[in-house]
Amino acid sequence: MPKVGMEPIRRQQLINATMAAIDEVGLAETTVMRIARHAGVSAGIISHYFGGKDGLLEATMRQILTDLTDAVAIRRRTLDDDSPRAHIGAIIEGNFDRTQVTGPAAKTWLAFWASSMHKPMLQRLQNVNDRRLYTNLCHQFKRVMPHSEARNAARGLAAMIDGLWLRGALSPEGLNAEEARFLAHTYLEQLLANYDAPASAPNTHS
Amino acid sequence: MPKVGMEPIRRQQLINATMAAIDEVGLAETTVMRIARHAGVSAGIISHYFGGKDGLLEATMRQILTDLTDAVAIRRRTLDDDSPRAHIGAIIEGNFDRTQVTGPAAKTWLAFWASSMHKPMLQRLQNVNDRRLYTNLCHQFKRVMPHSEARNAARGLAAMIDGLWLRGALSPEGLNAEEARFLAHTYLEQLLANYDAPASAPNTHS
Amino acid sequence: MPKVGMEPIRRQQLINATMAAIDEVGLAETTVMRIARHAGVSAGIISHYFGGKDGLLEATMRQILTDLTDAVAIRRRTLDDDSPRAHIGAIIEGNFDRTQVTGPAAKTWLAFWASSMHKPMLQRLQNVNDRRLYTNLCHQFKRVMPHSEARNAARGLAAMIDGLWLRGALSPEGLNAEEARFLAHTYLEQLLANYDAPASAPNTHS
Amino acid sequence: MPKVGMEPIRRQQLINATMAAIDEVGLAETTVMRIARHAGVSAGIISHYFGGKDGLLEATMRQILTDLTDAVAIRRRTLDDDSPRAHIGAIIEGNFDRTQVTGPAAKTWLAFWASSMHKPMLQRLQNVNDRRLYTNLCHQFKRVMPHSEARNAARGLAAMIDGLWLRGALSPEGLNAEEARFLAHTYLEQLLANYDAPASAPNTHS
DNA sequence: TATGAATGAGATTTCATTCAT
DNA sequence: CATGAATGAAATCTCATTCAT
Repeated sequence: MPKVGMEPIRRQQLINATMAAIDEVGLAETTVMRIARHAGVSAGIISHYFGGKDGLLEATMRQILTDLTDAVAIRRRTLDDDSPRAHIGAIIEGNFDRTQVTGPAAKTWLAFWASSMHKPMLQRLQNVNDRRLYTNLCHQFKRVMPHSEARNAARGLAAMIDGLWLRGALSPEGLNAEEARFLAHTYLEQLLANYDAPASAPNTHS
Repeated sequence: MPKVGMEPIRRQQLINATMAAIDEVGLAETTVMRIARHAGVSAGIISHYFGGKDGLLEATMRQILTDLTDAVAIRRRTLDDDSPRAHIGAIIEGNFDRTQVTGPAAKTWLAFWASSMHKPMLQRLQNVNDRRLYTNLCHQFKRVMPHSEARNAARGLAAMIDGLWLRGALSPEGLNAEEARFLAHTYLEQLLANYDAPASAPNTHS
Repeated sequence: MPKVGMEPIRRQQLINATMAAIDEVGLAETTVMRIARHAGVSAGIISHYFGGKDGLLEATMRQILTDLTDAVAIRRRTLDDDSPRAHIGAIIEGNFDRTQVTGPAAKTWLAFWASSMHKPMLQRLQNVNDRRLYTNLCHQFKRVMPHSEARNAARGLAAMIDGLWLRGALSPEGLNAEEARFLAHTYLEQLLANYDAPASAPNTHS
Repeated sequence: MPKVGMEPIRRQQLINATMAAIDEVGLAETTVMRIARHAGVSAGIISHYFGGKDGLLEATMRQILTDLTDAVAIRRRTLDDDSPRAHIGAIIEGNFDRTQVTGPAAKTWLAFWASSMHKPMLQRLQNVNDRRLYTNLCHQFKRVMPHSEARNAARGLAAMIDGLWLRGALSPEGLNAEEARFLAHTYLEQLLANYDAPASAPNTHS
């Protein structure tokens, strides 16, 4: 039972407990005591490490966004080829990564989405992320089609990804990641169809 | 000041006040007192007419869903032709109807989406609606394509509609309905392209 | 048990309860629950009527200061003669008025004195009052002696009054008002001795 | 960094830090952590050296009273003459000594005054001190006037000293020691005037 | 029908203290 | 000797709901 250097351990523990609590009962019913119980610590320590409940929620959202960014980045760094199709495919794969799709992360994310409409700090995090998805997609589409069409393609694919994700989070059975990826990739092929020789078949990850 | 027959008036007044409050500060900060203030009545009356806060929230969500159903139904009843394209187009139009797209309704809806994950009553309402969108789309797609492909088309278009809607609700500038409709109709044309002579141009309803 | 128009009644009730609580256990140990118990109401109502604990404390201090001002004013309004001695005598009497000298008011006042050093709102109230005492005394002394001496006389008498009051509040037996008045009046006579025919005897007002 | 013999150093360090903290934010907001931060040590150590917060507060008050006693004693030991006027003058001087008049000590003292009303331990310290001031003054006055008048003189001068001190501590500009001493000495001359050849002029010290 | 007075449960936060290292 | 991790009690405030008028 080490008594020093606990800070990073406790912070991670509490962030995980926050996701677990939101997954369990929803953001509205997530109290510091419930989070603390999940983490096996006392409630007071949350203020100690995060300055208060809001600090912990913000840290949790930040973690989720970081995980997403990493999931995308890692796939894009290990691509076989540098084609737009490959990059966009990696973005799709990253967005349906296991980390994101797991119950706790998914519900936490949707909860934050709703909450961010009225909390400036969360809204900022949210917007940075939204914008990055759009910008990345747009950049790749512009390599193969006129700019105005690339913008629409990016908007459409971003909407498709978020829509699949949202419907999955809401459906009682949870998100079917396999199916979601298939639909997203199919849509991507349709978007690229007019400008580029299609890949042999929709590539669902590999 | 008649003392009888106030019920329907008060109920509507309070439902509108609820949306206004959620639009203003979000579901989490929406207290019965704030709703009452918006409606210009006292807080106690909410329990009188709706049995409590939850009853009012449920009634409010029901209202939003009813509005959506009506917006779609009205368009489908007045179609020029009975083609799948026309029906699906009407569904798209209905989903981006002004009632849905207006600030209060949009934010209220997203708030309920998140909330419904952990409130069985809201979840039921939510699911009925989701399923109807999917079923309706599926039915129309099946008229022009194999069943398995129709299912995917329906899933894809439903995701697209919800995704556009979600991203619009979250973006600081609000939903650009014109653009959203254009993207949805464009996607619809792509889905139908292989099975059917395309319409002359994406129809944004105007 | 009337259910309307309770506000002024409850406010007074709670202010009195606050003084009682401070008298009983001191400001530091005065919790809203203790105050509420003294008033025979629930704790939540304090926030309802005063916006919170601080609001109630401020209102209580305001009440004490108002009582003091009134006690002085009433005596000055009913003076037999308009001499400086009479006016200053009335100020002394007012400051050792029963309202001020009673246990609860006295301890509450001292508590606020200490507290006011670090609470701007209380400090403002405190200063207004201090300054009024000094200004009033100074004005009267100036009628019979050179201005520079009048200022010193006013400072001295103000200090004497507060000092007697303070030592009385702190002494285990409480303030002996009779003795305090006698000492203050005696000091007043000494201050006036060089400028004015002394009154026949120190007037303790009986 | 010697590990032994730290006790007296740490104790003094913490007592000074306590006064600094009280001066800064008032007794009510003085937490052990703030004191520890002022002293540059960890909070836990306070319990180690003083048994807890109360022990530290008591030690701090004791220190202040000791400082006052010493300030008076030192002056009385170095008097030119043994007259009552000289002794009482020394008492006045001691009471407006720099140690007492400095911001931290002054505010700390007033805070303890208020606090002592409800803390028996502080009250005892407080009373011992009050009584000593009165007894010393009384003893000297009795050398030149009838006992009953000496008692009143002692009460009056004690009140004057405390009153000047109190008003100084509360005034936004702090205590003007020069002026306070002048007023106290002037009052002393008035008290002695009838029994004793006055000193050539009010003596404000040195 | 409608109000506003009032309650009591619950949530967050602060804080002194203890304890293992 | 000293730290900082951790707890648990207590305090304030908010809020949905009830009830007498």
